[in-house]
Amino acid sequence: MNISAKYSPGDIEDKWYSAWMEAKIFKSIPDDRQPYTIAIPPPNVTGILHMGHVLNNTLQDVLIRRKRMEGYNACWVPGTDHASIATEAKVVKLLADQGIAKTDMSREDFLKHAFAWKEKYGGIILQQLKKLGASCDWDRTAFTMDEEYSDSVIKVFCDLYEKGYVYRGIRMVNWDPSAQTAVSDEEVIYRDTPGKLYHVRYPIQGSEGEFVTIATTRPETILGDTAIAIHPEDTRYTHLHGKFALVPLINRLIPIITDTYVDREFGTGCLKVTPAHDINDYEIGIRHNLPVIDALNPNGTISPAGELYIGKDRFFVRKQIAKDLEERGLLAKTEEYRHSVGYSERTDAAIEPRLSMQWFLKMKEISQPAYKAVVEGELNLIPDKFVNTYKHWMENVRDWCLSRQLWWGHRIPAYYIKGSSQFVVATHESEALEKAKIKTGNAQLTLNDLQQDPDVLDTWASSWLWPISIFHGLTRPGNPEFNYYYPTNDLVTAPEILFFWVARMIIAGYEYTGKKPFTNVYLTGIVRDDKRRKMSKQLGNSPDPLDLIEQYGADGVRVGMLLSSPAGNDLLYKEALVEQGRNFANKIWNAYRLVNGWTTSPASPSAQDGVALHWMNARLNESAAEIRDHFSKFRISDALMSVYKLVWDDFCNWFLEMIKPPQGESVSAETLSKTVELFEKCLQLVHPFMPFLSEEIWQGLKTRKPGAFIAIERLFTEVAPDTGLLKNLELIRSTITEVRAYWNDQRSKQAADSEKQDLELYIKSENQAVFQKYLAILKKFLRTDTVVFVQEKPDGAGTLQIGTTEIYIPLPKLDVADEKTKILEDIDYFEGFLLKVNKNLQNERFVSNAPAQVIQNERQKQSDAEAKLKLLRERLAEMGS
RNA sequence: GGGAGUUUAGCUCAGUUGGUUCAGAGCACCUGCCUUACAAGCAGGGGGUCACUGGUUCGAGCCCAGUAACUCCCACCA
Repeated sequence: MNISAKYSPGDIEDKWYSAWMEAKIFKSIPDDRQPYTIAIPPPNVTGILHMGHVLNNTLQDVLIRRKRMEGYNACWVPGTDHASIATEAKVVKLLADQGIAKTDMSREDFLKHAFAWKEKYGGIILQQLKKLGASCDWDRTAFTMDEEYSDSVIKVFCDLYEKGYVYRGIRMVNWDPSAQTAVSDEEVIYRDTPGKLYHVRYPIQGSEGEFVTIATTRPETILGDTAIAIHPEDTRYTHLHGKFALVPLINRLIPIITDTYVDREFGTGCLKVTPAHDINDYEIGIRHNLPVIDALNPNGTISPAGELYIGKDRFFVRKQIAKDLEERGLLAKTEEYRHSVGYSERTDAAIEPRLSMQWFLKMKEISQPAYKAVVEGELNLIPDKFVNTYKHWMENVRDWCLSRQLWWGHRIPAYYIKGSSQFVVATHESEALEKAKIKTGNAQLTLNDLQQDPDVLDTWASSWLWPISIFHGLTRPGNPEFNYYYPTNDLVTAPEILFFWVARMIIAGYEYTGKKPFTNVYLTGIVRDDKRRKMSKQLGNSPDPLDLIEQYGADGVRVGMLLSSPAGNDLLYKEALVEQGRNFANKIWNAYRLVNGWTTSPASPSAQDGVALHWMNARLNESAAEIRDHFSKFRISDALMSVYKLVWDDFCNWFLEMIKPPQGESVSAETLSKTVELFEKCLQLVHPFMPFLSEEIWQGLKTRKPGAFIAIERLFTEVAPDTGLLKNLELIRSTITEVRAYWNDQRSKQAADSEKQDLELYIKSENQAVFQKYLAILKKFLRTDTVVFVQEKPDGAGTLQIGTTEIYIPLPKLDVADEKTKILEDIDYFEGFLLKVNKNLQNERFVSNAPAQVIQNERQKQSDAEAKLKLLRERLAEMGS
């Protein structure tokens, strides 16, 4: 068979992915095996694959494939999130491009467009994940706005309301004037922003010509001022206690109050209080019973309550009011000032603290079990440094603003009774009507008397049910699938959404199932470029994963992403990593070419083959145990590196070289079949990382039964390796390496015209038996026929000392001085070493305190060093002076 | 402002309860090789006062204290 010298992944990947799908090997149905379940962090339905997804989903696929091969009933549930703000923004923009304004549409029409959009463009990302090799059970693909999923979201909202956790109230929220919705604290990004600090003079009532000066960055909020605050112990202003001031321009009379919140050091030490537009002012307002004047409209323009500049934008007014103040002599001065300003994560508009009626979830009580679970280790965060972060957040958890002023999402199931301030919360209209009748005592009420809340729920108020609702745990509690798959096992996600999503899933898990939603949370790092910048569209520093897959193969990309990404650490992406992954694929491919190309003979394996096969088998088992250990600790990069070294170094560079027949000769059929078995086992270890390549080679190594795939092969069970054999071969390998180094070094020192000499070895060693046993390997790797055991050094030979073994190598021109220098250096080193060891052993306290094993080791070191020194000194003496 | 974390080779990181010759790996780099599986390769090599200062200990990369630099999370002082 003619196999290409370069592995070309393109066709192979599509071929096997289709074959897997056709054979339905990713499909999971409950059976008597133990389940292993992962719920995908649902990407935004609007999303397209980026490097973060590649990292995240590769990790999940590695875990799920490994467990599948370990014999678990592996189930990876895919799906998408409706992502209310992001999607609505996209649809609004699309419509705007067509000249249609959202404000001109009915809710129903808008949603029609949105669903049409979702059908057309949504879920592209799921198709892209298939390119990566993701072995999801696609039949289970879920969406957070599926009918049944929506039912569970509404049901939970109603239930939380019944339990008294959900309440409606006027609160200061983060208002996005661009999207015209409240956003959660987590969706606000604070950035250091240059601004100005305006010092504004407020006339004091009843004292002509007297002013109190305050400093503010937001002069437009003057229109909403309802007090001036000073620190009660600030002696500079004692005379103002109990007086009143006038708001500049509009001359509203406001009290001068005292409050310890005021920082005497900042600005003038006087603070204007605008309860409607600043969270701290709002709190002061509550303490002092101040009125609230909301001077801004939802879109960020001045409201009628502001009296002046009505309908003008907040940023325009900021400049204008400064001018007008200055004209009236009320602006004492202006300074440049940098301060932190909140921006909307979605629209990047400056966030406006705004009082509005919103729905909230009380968090303190409901989050207790989730707090305990992580702190007590029932649920693990990996790496565990995130436990502290999590604890800190949970201890300071604030109520969750659940409502969003959007249309795309789950509409809040609250129904207001027209003409009254009453409302009911119910899962359906009909239920709402019944409740309303009871509540009002009016049996004549009809649906027309009810008005549903126009707002929708925060996206996270649906995705927090993800691990439960993908198995219909709320709509069909106790159903067999839910019972079988839930709790899920591992969650792989980014630390950025630890609070947004992970913490809330844990809370919902305990509240609604009494169980944790998953056992382990593996927190990945962020994919950055090699300058540590976050990958972003704006910077243009993010490659398109599909291009990379095209160029390097999905397996290459997967390996590249995992080569250097320990849990919780950022991954610094460089194309070289993916290249390395591709090279590894090519390496394995060529091992396949080699083995596949061998002709066989009926002869039984040579002794050398026997040794090689035994040794490789031992190495394989040793390495498999390491890999298992790495997996158990979620050290996925380390597991990959172990596989990498096992295959590349041990299997290719040592084992295959050991059994490779001389050119033109055949290999024993039995050796070949055992080699294929070893290769298959290596491929089993490779498969989770490189599913396509491993499948292709595995299928090519032998004729397989229809429906047989390495993807569903049972991973071999490792046995205890023959450690004696491993140790002996280690001696042989290091001897080969050292002789090669010595020979290369000496050869380069020989005069150019000196005649070429073949390598000959004369060995004097206590380990002669070991060398004897593996003589054939030694000869083969060193390409020499002459290996002789001696007691005396032959003339004209250089000496290579490895431990107490001396290897004499005849050289045409021996550099005695050089060898002597080397000996002297070694003597120096070992003398120093021995001195240290002896000092330890002579130390009373060391001998009495150190554990027996350590002392034993120290004595061993002592005698080893003494033996080596003795030998070195003898050699020095022989050389004369 | 509050909290957490990091600092080991040019880069990215391992280094498990302090104890072998413990200072490691991969990549990068240097040297020599187109040896018919693979130059996307083979063979070999050079790189580090384990951030700094002190302490505990028979013994410290590892434990403690302090210092410095960096990172992240939370809060959001007008």
